[in-house]
Amino acid sequence: MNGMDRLTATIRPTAPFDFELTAGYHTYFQSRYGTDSMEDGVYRRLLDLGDKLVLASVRSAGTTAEPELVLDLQGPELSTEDVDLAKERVSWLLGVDQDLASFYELAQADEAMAGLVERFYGLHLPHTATVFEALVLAVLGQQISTSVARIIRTLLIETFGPSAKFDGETYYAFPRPEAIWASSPAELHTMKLTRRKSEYVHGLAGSALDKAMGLESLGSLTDQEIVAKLTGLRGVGLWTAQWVLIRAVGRPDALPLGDLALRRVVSRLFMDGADVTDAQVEEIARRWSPYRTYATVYLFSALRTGAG
DNA sequence: ACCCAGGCATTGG
DNA sequence: CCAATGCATGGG
Repeated sequence: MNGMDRLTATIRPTAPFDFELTAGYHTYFQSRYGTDSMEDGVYRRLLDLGDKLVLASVRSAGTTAEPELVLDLQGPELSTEDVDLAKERVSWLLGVDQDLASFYELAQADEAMAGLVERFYGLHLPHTATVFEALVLAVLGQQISTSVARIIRTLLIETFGPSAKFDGETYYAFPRPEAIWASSPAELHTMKLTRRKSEYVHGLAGSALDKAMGLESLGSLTDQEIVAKLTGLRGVGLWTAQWVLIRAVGRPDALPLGDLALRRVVSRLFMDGADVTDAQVEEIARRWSPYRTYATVYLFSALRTGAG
């Protein structure tokens, strides 16, 4: 325990903010989702600050209307810069700065969406730590059931992810591209990925390491430019690119067309259970623009809690 | 034993 | 240019 620090900081989200819902959505309303956990009202994630690994434990000290989060940090020799960086990272992970007011106003025009807003009031959109993370998670999830994806994801994280031990428990951060690039498609294939996905994931690690690609600095680009750049990568189609816009870039008006689960929930809530095409989903989603991201988050939330 | 799952690139018409 | 096909693997 040499030089191990333990510090506390406060985060004030933009109201309304429901901590349980937002962290729960992040972990698919399970106690663990890859690198993230939500147990007994505490959200935990190991932060990879580059030169050190810091365990962030977050709990609510406020209400949905007057939200306040207590961030507990554990790590080696934490400077004030480390604390500021950790606060910034956790704020991004939980999407605390989002203002939902305009989306909520828009949702009132739509009975089903208004119902979801009421039910999931204060749910913010959580983000991944990096674009690379969102890309890899999306590719892993392509075409297979969430339960299979979950097993593969855990395997990948526990094989390649940096880890640290706190209070006798081992925590993992998401694998750095370096670690996956140093592996090989052949090795990845032994980890239950298809041969093709093994190549995709390995290639994505290479792209993430390519500074000229600028994968982690998409902020100045338009949605269209980002989609064009991402779909240029092998293994990344429109669905994955939209997924990244939502999960990693935090763009408010993305729509993951092609998503089977999205089709299912739209069918159930808007088409009386009749089969819907992507074109119909796009047509229905028009009413939620420019907040289609939030609309899909609330739809998926219904699905993940069994309400869809 | 079957069939499907929060897609994608590749191939063949 | 559009339709069909293979992919790994756990659950239903």
